[in-house]
Amino acid sequence: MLTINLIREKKDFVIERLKVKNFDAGEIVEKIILLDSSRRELQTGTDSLQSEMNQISRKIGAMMKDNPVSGADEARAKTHLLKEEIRSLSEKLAAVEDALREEIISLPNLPHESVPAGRGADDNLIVRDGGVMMEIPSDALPHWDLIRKYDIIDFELGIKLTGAGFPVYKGKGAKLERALISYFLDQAVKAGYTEILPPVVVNEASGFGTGQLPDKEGQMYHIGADNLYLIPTAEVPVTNIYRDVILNADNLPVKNVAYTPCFRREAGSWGAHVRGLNRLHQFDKVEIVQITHPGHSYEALEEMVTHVEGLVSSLGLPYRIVRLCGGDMSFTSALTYDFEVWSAAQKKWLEVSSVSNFESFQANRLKCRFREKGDKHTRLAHTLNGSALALPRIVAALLENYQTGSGIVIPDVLIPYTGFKIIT
RNA sequence: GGAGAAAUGGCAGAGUGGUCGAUUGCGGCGGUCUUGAAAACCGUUGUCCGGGCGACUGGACCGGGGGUUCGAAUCCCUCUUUCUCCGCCA
Repeated sequence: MLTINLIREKKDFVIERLKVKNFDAGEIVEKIILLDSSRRELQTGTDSLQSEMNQISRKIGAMMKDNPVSGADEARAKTHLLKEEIRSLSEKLAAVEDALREEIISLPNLPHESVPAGRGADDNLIVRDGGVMMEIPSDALPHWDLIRKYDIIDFELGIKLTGAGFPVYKGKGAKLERALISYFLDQAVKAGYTEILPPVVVNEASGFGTGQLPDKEGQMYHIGADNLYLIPTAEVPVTNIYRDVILNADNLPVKNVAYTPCFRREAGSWGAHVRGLNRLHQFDKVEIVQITHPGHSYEALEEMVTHVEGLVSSLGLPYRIVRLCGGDMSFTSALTYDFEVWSAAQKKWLEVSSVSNFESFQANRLKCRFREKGDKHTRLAHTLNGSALALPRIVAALLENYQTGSGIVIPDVLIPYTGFKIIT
């Protein structure tokens, strides 16, 4: 969430920037300004009443000590009215605080100045591309046919066990999946990330910290009996490690990487365009997360983009990097780069990574702060994350792009992990 | 799952109704001493929200929430977590 200071001091700027996300903040911001000043007024009021009350209590205490049968009763009588006033005023204060908070959390993050305006995917900006479009046979198959032909992923079995969107990986398919996970993790560790293996079920506070709750409640699977959520991404547990944490500036940046399965309900988003591995309810993903000094978060973002680019390019997949326009960005992000790989048989670009800087938006919800050495005050850190990478669409692209008459060829970098060079 | 005990500042650990935001030790930071370091000694050391240009000042926080009381770290209720014993178990 945005900080109240920013809204208070630069409200026109806030409103202006949010237009890039096609969000009309005018009314909400005005409401926030009013609630905020009323909040402060109420606080000053309750504080001074409370102060008065504390003084009387202390006086009674002193009287009791000096002379237990003194006129303490008289002083005590005075407190009743005061107590009522405090009660009613602090009830008002609490109500205003709740209302204020509700308004503030409804505001999305401000987009970075480099974010292009726009409504949707068509307005995204292609930053650069790489890799070579490879020649594939004229009778090339889409991946959903390939997985059946080589019997490496079984959707029907998944439907039997769970339901649509929960595929079963088998044989060389399972091994390829595991190879990709290991490869991605190893590359991240080489780049200085610490490997984390977090819980895949989180509580409400964690869901709120990274911004999934309350707005995107429907995206996550909810375990009602225990009020817990299956994670839609490792971002949630890994970033929440730093909830309510004050870091030492010397320890920044924090760089973590985690593999987890990810669970998404994807309610209402099914259709012909999401066949096969294109969209699933459960999928594997390796995620990189950084917590940085506010002055260095955009350097970190570039570093993460470079890391992801290295992965995609080492797999020999044609790719392009896209800077999302305001309308296509997430609620929490200030700047997002998407990575797309070319799916040769489907003849379309598939999103395989999304790398974002959230600046202090998540950190403010998380209360993730840091302190400069010798500095008395804490400041909000910046948080970033990116997929490195999401597996299913990578697998889809690998299968389609590397299909040959004799089988599916495994890219060189993966062979040490798969132990085989071709899927036949 | 059953029975019992506990939850205090970065850590350890006092505090059972009245200047307790909290004794003390360790750790951290600053200083004295030293060529440097260690030791010793001295000082300092939580977070959040207000008010004030500022010196400074008011309020809240002792696992979370609620209650009793003029006054709660201390008493009561409730939730959560941890530990011990029993049961179950990959």
